[in-house]
Amino acid sequence: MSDAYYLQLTEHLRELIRDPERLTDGRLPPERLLAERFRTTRMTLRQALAQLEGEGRIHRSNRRGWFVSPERLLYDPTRDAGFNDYVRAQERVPRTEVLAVETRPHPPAAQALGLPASHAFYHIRRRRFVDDRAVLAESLWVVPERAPGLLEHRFDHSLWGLLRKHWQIELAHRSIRMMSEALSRQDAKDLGVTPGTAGLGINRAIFDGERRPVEYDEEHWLHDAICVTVDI
Amino acid sequence: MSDAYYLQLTEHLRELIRDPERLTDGRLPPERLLAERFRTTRMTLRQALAQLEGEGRIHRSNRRGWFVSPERLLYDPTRDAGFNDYVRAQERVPRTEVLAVETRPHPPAAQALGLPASHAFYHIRRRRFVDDRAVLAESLWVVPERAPGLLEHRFDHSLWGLLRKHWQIELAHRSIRMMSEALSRQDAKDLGVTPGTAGLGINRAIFDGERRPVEYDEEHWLHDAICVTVDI
DNA sequence: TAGTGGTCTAGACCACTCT
DNA sequence: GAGTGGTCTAGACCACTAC
Repeated sequence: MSDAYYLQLTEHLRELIRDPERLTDGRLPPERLLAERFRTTRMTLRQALAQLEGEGRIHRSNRRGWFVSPERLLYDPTRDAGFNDYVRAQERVPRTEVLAVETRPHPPAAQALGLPASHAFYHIRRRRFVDDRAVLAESLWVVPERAPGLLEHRFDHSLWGLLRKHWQIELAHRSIRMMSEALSRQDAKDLGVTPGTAGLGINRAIFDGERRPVEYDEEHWLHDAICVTVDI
Repeated sequence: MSDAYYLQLTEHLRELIRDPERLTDGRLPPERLLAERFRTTRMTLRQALAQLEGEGRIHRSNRRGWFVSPERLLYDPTRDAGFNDYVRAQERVPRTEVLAVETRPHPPAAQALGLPASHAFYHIRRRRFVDDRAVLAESLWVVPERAPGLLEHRFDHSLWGLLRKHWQIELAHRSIRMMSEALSRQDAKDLGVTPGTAGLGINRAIFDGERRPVEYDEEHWLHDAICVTVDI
């Protein structure tokens, strides 16, 4: 193996992060220290870190340091289990923060739902945590005609639960899209990561039993935080 | 905006790649030339390129250069439409190369299908192209008992079509997983990209109407090549 | 204020592709 | 052989976090 040195470094680092005991709170030593230990420069060391980051083994929190990534959360976007439920079912601790609630038009949502671009929506933006790590920034746009008065509720639990309970809406048809992406400035900021961090975007357009548009949502996940599952 | 310079560069580059006329064959000018034009160093310029690569706007082919990425292919892994069919339906040109055909055990496939780790499979490895760009490296492991003699066929078309036609197998139950990843050395080599390039991994375990295991496959896509869709 | 990652410079040589 | 990206050096200063 006449490998690039940074690829050899990834092997050393892989060993380092294998034993959680050798790290405090899953935190890696500072870049400068690692670079010195492996007799290289920070730039080269950072290539190795970036490689492991791409593999989903480590991640960084803004300017705080590098951390070992926990196991991926399993997530099935075709089911309407609430976030809190499926996170707890995997013995992890969920938490939700509501960042904004407002009423206004949003052309992408309108297009996905087959409504005129000027149509107004209830817009809810949330940040969601697993074991105290912010892993998901999401925005939901609900058709106000389907759920009048929605904004008077609280949104730290399942939105679909609310719709079912108070407006007897059954979510019949779903059109889902998923793609890799780079997190936007705003999403990165909300999740406390560097802008441009790799993400996985999931969006859904949802209709009721009579094919009427109900809701459109966009989820932006840290790329190493989930494994999407679908069973047919 | 007191942005980092490399983020300003991405804006200039975005403009550059907006008009296909300004580029020959969708190819960007060499890094050294761009660095000079924007009065910066190659390292900084490469940060900007990496950012756009993460967004899926450009990609690189080994040591040949940077290219504007074409539109993403829409792909629904829950359907059993063949690759050739859905690529053509999107007015693109599909092509398949068979890289290897053999019989041997593969513990991950065995585990996914609920078989003993030593169970042997027909293994087929292929590389698939869209418009002459290699975008997918895939491996399939078929349970030999379900399709005896399979390896005497050709594999440049739909495997599922073969199974249906010659062995009357209906693919009833599918368990699908998707996650972002870094392409392995082998996958990167087969796709002609730098090892560690961002990818999207999709794997499926497939069972027949009587819940008997039929096939397991792993797909490794270039991350910017697809948008996964699911309709329920 | 100290410590961390984030950005940036100005080069160098290597490995591979294309012709 | 020329041209391209891939890797690497040895520094520097900036911006944000945590204390």
